[in-house]
Amino acid sequence: MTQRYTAELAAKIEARWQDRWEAEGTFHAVNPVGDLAGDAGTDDLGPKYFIMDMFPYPSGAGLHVGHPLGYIATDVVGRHQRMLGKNVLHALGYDAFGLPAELHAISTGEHPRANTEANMVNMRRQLRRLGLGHDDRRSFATIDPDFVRWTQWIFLQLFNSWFDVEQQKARPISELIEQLGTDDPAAIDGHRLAYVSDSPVNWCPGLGTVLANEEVTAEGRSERGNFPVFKRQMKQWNLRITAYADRLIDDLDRVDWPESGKQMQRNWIGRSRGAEVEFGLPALEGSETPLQVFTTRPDTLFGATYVVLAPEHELVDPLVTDTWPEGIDPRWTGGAADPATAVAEYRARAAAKTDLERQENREKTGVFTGAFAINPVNGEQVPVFVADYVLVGYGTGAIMAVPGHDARDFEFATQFGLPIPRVIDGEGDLPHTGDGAVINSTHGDLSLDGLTVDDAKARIIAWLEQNGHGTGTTTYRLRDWLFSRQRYWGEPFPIVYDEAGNAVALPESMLPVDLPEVPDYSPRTFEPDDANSEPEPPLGRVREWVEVELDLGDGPKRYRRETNTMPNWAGSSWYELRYTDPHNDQAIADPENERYWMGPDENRSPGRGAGPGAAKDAGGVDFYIGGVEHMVLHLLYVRFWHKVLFDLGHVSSEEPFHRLFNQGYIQAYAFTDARGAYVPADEVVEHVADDGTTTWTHDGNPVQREYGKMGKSLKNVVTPDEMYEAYGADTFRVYEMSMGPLDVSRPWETRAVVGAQRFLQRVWRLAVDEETGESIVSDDEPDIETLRAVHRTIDGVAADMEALRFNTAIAKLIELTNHLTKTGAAPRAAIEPLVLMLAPFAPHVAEELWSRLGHAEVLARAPYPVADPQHLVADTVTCVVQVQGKVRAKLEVSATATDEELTAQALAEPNVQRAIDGREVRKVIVRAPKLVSLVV
RNA sequence: GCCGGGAUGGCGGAAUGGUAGACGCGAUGGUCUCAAAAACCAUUGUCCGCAAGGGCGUGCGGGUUCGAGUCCCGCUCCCGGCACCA
Repeated sequence: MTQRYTAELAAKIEARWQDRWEAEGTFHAVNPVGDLAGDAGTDDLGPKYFIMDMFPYPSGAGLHVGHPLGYIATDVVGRHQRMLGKNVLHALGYDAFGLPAELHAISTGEHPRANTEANMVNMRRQLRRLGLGHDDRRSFATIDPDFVRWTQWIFLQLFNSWFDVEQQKARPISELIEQLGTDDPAAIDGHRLAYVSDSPVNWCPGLGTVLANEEVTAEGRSERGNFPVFKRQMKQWNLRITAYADRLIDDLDRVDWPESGKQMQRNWIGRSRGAEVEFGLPALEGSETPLQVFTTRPDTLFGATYVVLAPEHELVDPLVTDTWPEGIDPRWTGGAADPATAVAEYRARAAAKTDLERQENREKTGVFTGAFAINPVNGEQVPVFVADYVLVGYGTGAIMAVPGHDARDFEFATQFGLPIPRVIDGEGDLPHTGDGAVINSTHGDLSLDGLTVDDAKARIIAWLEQNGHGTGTTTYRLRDWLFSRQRYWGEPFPIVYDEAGNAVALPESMLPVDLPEVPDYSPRTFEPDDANSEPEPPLGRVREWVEVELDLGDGPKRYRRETNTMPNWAGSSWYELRYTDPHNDQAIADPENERYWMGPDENRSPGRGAGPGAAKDAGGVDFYIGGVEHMVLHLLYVRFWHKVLFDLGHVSSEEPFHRLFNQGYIQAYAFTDARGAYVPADEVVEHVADDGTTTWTHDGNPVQREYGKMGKSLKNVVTPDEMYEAYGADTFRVYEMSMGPLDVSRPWETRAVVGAQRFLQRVWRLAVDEETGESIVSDDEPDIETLRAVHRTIDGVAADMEALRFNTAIAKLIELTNHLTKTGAAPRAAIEPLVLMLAPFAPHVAEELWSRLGHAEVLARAPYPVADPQHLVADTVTCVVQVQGKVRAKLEVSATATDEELTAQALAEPNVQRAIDGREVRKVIVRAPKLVSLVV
């Protein structure tokens, strides 16, 4: 049995085909122009298909079996599309800046580049062994100087442009300079898409750097490392992503993404439409700043009985009065002798609270300022409170409180004894936050009574605007992207500061700005909860790098370099473009190459959940697979950069990724002993009792099972290397693809992998003599039943491939294989389509069989089988007979049987007669030829 | 609280409103073998029955329908996102 399909033979076959693919450049994708262009013209390239994985961080820990799931899936899709005749672009680069390498450098002194590159070598080896059909000429790493150069170039585009609100697009800063007639940095710099601001930021002492909002969890900790994060006022670089909030939401209707993912982005951007309403402040008569409140419910303005300012609001100080009014409710004073003391004490207490404490303690607190504001709709005086349930960072930092129709205001009003009028009709107790007819809302010639909530909103906004009391506005939860980090291992900013301290962009000719060698990679280390520590970038210590003399056009001058670095989201925010033209040194990608691979395609289906804007295709990568955890971070950032590049005319596509798919995760069981310590999962023995209950032991001692991630510390890691060794890459691939639907997480089960191997062995045995290795395929015509089985399989598998139902596609291939095994015949007309359909999943063994079947060319571009319709119709089918909806008989009938014939045959069945039991048949429903349903 | 997704054998999972449980794992029995492993074959939702056959069965309670895992209404639980965001 020297030619049995064992792990050893699989390993030989796999190595052989990987070498041949590499030697022949089998997976090279042809570009329209440039160094990767072929001999033929663009028109001859044929239809393209651009598929991508979210690119990996080359971890030192190596891969576990969960990591390749997405890579196998994209490879299956890519190989399938290639067999459908597409010019397939599929490559894999590395997101190589990042914290682990830097931490490793800090602890070992080894340069992060050396460590990262070593990791990449190991990862490339592990992935090559999987047999992925990548165009390796297009691989790159974000740390490559050539890549860094273009990342910095894009930063310069951001720095050198501004957002024109009228046109809703980015424009070159030079046009703003012209428009404003000044190039004074004080007038200009605040408009740039990349700007420095001195504002509250997320300072994480445990990481020694500031973080973007997206990198901070709801619990107020760093997403990476779970360290505490503090709000600190600091000067940092920001990118004006908020300018794109509307387009980032609206264009979700133009991409084919999972609805859940779109919803996550919508939630994060948090657009709410409403109005800013001006409340008069008689105490500040003549002042230029009336009180602006933001509300999403201007329809309830008549129900506003007080207003609340955030403790940090700038009008708090001017508003606070000297004494409490006569007969004041003691609950309003906070126990203080006068408003100024009460407010000062309250603010001090609020400031001492962390965000987390604010969240945990939702008890409504606050104090009265002593001042009143005037409700513009009816001229009524309402008290002004300071309370920390109003946040300074959202809307205007001030609200009108409508306790009748807002749960938070209701709580506060109840606690402080404020009136709670009803202005929206409806069932049940207040607060009533739902829909209804407006009531009690008339004053002068303004009346909202009887209108629905939506109509009232429109009416009142029009009234506010006409009377100069407010405007309809939209606010967003999204904040600008904090873009600087106090780390070493990231892209340096292409920015220097002149003697006046103004930021000056370096010219493109000076890119890339390389990282200098440093004696020590660590930022200053801090206790994780030392909120008062100050960030100190490692680059700041390299004086000879920081202090430079440059000629930037007006003679040599002294400059000081920016010492922060970019976050590691920078490289992944544009890398999709680089795959299309990876070696271009004139542009991020040649426009012609970008347009070919990513440009709008009017023939493309708009996809699931397509909205009204979907009529116009937004372009983008045809298919992108990755984990949901990147939905808010990476996928928001990359869309933003792409839109900026589109506005500035550098790309033809408006969205980076047309179709997105979130693959599930492979999870694993872990086991803990009596002390709670993890024991090696592969040494645990399972016991099933007679009553079906399952227990587990390790070394004879009972252990507890838990379910979750695979990880070294959980002692449940299974590696691809182990699978290659025990089964080969093809078996591993087939197992991963057959475990379940791609978007669902599921537990790894090593003992089940053998099922995939048995399947491949059966296919092998069908085509090859296990003694000699010779083909045993016959050129005889297959029998009709086999022919039908083959074409039914082709038909079903084609549909499954299209819909990414790889698990059911493989099930159908197994069924066909089992059918052929049973008949004992191996006709070429059955085996060849089977091998071709198997190829995307198990490419090496498929190539090997294809070659042993006598084909000299690789099958990577062989045409995918197409079902012959004439073999899809059967002569006879099984007809089900139901009585009262229950199946009582099955008939083998002609596929062309008429309703009458079927009814007659059904009634002739003794079992059907028994079920009818002499009753009258009142109705007969026939769905010829598969169903007869009798109603008695 | 709001939004999105889910719940089917011992396990992973299949099922355009029309045969629930495809396919795989495991389990049981068998073939081969001195024996075992591998491989192959058969059985495998559950209960009653020698069998033929029948009852029950897709988280729970209703409904629509000749017929519901699938559609509708009302719940429970689990996973994910957002959350004092006005």
